[in-house]
Amino acid sequence: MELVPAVLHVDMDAFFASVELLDHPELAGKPLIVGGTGGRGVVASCTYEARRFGVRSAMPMFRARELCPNAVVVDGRHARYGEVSAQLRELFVSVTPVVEPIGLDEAFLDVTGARRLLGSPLEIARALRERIATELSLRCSVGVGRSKLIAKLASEAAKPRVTREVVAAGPGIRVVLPEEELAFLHALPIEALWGVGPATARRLHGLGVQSVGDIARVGDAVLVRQLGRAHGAHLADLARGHDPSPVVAGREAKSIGHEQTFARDITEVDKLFAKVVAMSDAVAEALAREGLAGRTVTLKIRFGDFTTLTRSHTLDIAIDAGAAIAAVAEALLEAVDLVAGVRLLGVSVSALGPRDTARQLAFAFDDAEDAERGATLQASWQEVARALAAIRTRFGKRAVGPVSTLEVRADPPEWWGPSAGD
DNA sequence: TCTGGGGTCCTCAGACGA
DNA sequence: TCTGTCGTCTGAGGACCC
Repeated sequence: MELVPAVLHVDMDAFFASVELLDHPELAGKPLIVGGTGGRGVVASCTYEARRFGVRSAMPMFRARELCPNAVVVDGRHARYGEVSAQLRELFVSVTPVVEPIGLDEAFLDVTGARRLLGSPLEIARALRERIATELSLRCSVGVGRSKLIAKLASEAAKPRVTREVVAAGPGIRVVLPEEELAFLHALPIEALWGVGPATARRLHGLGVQSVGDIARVGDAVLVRQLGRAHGAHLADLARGHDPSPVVAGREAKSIGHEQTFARDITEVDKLFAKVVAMSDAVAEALAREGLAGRTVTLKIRFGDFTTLTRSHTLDIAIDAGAAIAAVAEALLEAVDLVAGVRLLGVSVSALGPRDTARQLAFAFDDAEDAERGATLQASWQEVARALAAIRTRFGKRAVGPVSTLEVRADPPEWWGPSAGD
């Protein structure tokens, strides 16, 4: 008999806010909002009591306060959520080794091979939910299906429902059997599909497409024409319930970066260069933690009017030292007209590989006094100098200024990431 | 008081070498 | 030697996700 795959999607309910309630039980029952409390912060997560007032993830904080003036608002504590997330993952791995985390608060589990030992997917989901409640005092919703697509949509259907009047507990677990898949899928709005955001939804609505069933009916050719080859074909597949993507344990990062929105737009060029240096250091630290180095440095700039541009440069060799990253990022910044005022600045490194490939350059910057490494140092600086020359050739001849204004350290981000689906 | 931070993936255009 | 074609790489931007 063919073994039908069994995928669980576990999605924590209001994860960040629930962790705050764990640590501050006196806030239970009150509307609680977690997010950036600065002038330009947004909501990362909120309790269902706050949702009754219309507060949602990713909403500007000032708007959330308008909607729910009595809410308790706290800054996010990413490190703490990371700790709890690690406990969650330990629990997941005790069920199956095939766990694919999505952010801190959700994960796919392939339990196809665990059924003989642990029972049906529904029984596994029940046991898992019970353990999360008793061992971590947290609630979650679990979707069960034969693909990641179906499991993800099923967990959404299992979540609590919030209206102005009442918070209705959801079923907690929703199983979608293979024979129910198409009816379940086709009744959903197009926005429920992974890959349909505001821009795609606008286009599809323009074609009169409202539901996933409409997508299935409209035909591949129309979708490809409207959305491009890859995206159109992918959506057509999803609408037919076809999602072959496997649950992948241990995905590797493709890029590592830092970005920061400033409390006010910055027009002083010196300050921006200092920020770039500080962010490059922060990226270097993150690379070091992961044992990685990268060849491509990307600078991201968002101006006061919210227009955003990126500039990148790819080196011949991988780098991981803060000074090397900063040198490239500064050269990219040199080439941008900054008079409009900068709202956000970001530095990231991609084309990643093991850190060993970058040791020479790291020595060059970190250990310059070591005479034995002199030749290496020379070659490494020559490499960076070549990169800077290439950037100047493309973007302009203004020299990269000395890094003499380093009084600005990388401010820690106010918080990371909304728990958007919670 | 408009709109965070950390990512992934895709498309498209231009450069470049075979 | 010149020209056209094709594949690949790079850079930029857009859309999307949590």
